[in-house]
Amino acid sequence: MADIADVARHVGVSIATVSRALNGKSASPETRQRVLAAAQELGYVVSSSASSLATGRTRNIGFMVPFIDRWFFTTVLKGMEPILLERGYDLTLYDLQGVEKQREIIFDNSLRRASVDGLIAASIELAPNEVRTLRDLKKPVVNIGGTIPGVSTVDIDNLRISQLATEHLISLGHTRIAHVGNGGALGAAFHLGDTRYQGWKTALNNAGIDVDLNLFREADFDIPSGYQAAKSLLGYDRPTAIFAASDEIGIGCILAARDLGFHVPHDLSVIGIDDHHLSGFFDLTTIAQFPEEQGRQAAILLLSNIDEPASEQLHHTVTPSFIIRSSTAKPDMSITSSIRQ
Amino acid sequence: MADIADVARHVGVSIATVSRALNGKSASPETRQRVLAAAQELGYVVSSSASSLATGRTRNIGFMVPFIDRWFFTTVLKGMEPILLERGYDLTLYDLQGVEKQREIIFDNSLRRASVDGLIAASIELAPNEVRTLRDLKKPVVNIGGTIPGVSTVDIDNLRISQLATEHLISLGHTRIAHVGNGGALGAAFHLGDTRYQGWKTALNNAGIDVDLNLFREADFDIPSGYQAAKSLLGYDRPTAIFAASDEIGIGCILAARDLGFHVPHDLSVIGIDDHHLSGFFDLTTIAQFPEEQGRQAAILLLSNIDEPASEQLHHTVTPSFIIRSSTAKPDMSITSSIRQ
DNA sequence: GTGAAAGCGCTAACAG
DNA sequence: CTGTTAGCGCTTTCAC
Repeated sequence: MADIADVARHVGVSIATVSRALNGKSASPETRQRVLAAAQELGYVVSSSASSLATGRTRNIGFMVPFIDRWFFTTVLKGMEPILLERGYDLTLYDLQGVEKQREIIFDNSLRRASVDGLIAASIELAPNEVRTLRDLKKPVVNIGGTIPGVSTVDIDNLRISQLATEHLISLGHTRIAHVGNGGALGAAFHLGDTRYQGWKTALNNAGIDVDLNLFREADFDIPSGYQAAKSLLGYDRPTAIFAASDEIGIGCILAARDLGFHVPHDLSVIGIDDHHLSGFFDLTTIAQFPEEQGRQAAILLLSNIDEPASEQLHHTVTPSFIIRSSTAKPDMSITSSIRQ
Repeated sequence: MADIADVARHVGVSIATVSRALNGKSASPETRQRVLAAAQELGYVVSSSASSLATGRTRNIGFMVPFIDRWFFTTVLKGMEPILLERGYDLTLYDLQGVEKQREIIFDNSLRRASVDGLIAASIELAPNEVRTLRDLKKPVVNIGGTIPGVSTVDIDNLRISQLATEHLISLGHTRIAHVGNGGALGAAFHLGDTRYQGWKTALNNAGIDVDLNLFREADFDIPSGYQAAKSLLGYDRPTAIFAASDEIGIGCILAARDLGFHVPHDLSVIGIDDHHLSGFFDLTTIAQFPEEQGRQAAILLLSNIDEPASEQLHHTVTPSFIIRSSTAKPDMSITSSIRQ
């Protein structure tokens, strides 16, 4: 591999000049041209370790997730990528896969050995000592999906969107509105499941509808779990609508309804949260939370924090939006009344 | 941050001794103890860039995929992780997202600037000049999913498993066997779609069944696409069985059959390839291709190639296995005969 | 605008 | 087993 000295020799200048020319520092236009040409010709590319050692910057950021094999996280990732790429940053992935022990290893090694310039953590509740470690190392962090003291954040207003989802059902005339969710590792992070559950209760209360806890079923944030929960929900005295804590749960509910011979939305309305890539296919009404945009914002925030260490933490809230499809409709009065009597 | 000199000072030895003790080179047991203790106490962790600059090793490997947001690739990734983690390697992700231009950027920059010690590419047909670049850089490469001249490979025998899948249907007594697949970017990589299509034809030929091209429908490797294809397939003179090129396509077929009022497997058998995480939920018979195992093998192969540059290319074939669920059964003779007449 | 020189923090001979 | 001494390839003062 050609190194910087080769380029310098080729052009007939010092290596310092080559370095400056390549990094856009002071250099005459003519010198810069010749350096660039020589670099191109010799196939020179800066050595990342040498450059990192000299500057303290790696041009590499870390992305930490509880599971990479979930729609939300890969979608966040997709949002981050273009902006990292454009700025010349690589991405190293810290996938915990639910193994908490790995977190410790990652903090004690990868992060500390200065292999990244900053960290984006999604759905991970960093411990105070972890936050401290990062601050001591002067590594900016941005967190996606929940609030951590002393850490910049990108998130959505989960309480609000859960209320909105429930209110949508109420406004259609539903009163027997079930909720499925609040389970699993994803539901536990930052009390996401709890918050959406609270949103459901609050919306019902605000509308003067009694909260019937028989209309709540716990489910992990995936299709099979939503399916099981809905199966158990749709027996006698069934609800006319379900607010699912996620689209995957919602899809599970739709499939369960079909299997039981119910027609969506005629016999049952279902609304989810996410705008998962399969939601259009299943015609699921939902509240989109734009994980790609969340990733984009997180990356922008992180990079600006790297360029100029922020004095204070920033908070960016992504605005969700309603996507009305055909899984929600007015309740079928004949059924409702037959149940009521 | 404490550096190696701090540790040396603390213990009262030279920095060379500290380096050796920490890297498991010659050092008296006692010295090693004291060094370890001091490092622990001072919170010392080696600087990756300094270490890389001195050794030429980054302890970082690259993983290149066409799309990270697909089951196959995240599952391969999951298989790689434990073995990388255990060996102290980080993973930097090169997600092409279908943008071919990014490949060039990645090769010209990330790879060349020596930020990884090796590369695992999945479903990516590396060009000859890319292979050459990598060889010149002495960066081992292992490829998953297809053969590239001069590159170690982990794959499965796609022709064989497609035949097996089709033969399963034949052995149940089906003769009107459709195939859905051979489309999209995933199908194009290494002619994957073509190969599975050929397997279908070959199996039919071997069984003396005429290949009816009206029973083939093109579909991308996803659920909606499989659904559309099956919808168009299941009209008049429909097949009694479908060999889907992937489980996602197969799931789409099952959903289409349901929507059309057909019962699986009574009216229609469906078999896929993958053992996708939703296949159990949909009771889809399939041939598992164990992407996790493919990832594991690829990581093992790559790391051993890094430790001792291999003289020759290696090839590891993962053995798939049948997973019989309830989406396949003997054809319903009454229907078959009514069609025949 | 450019060159000389001093590191960045670590590893790897080479002696002893 | 341990210390001394060169670098690894680049960036960045500091003079000129």
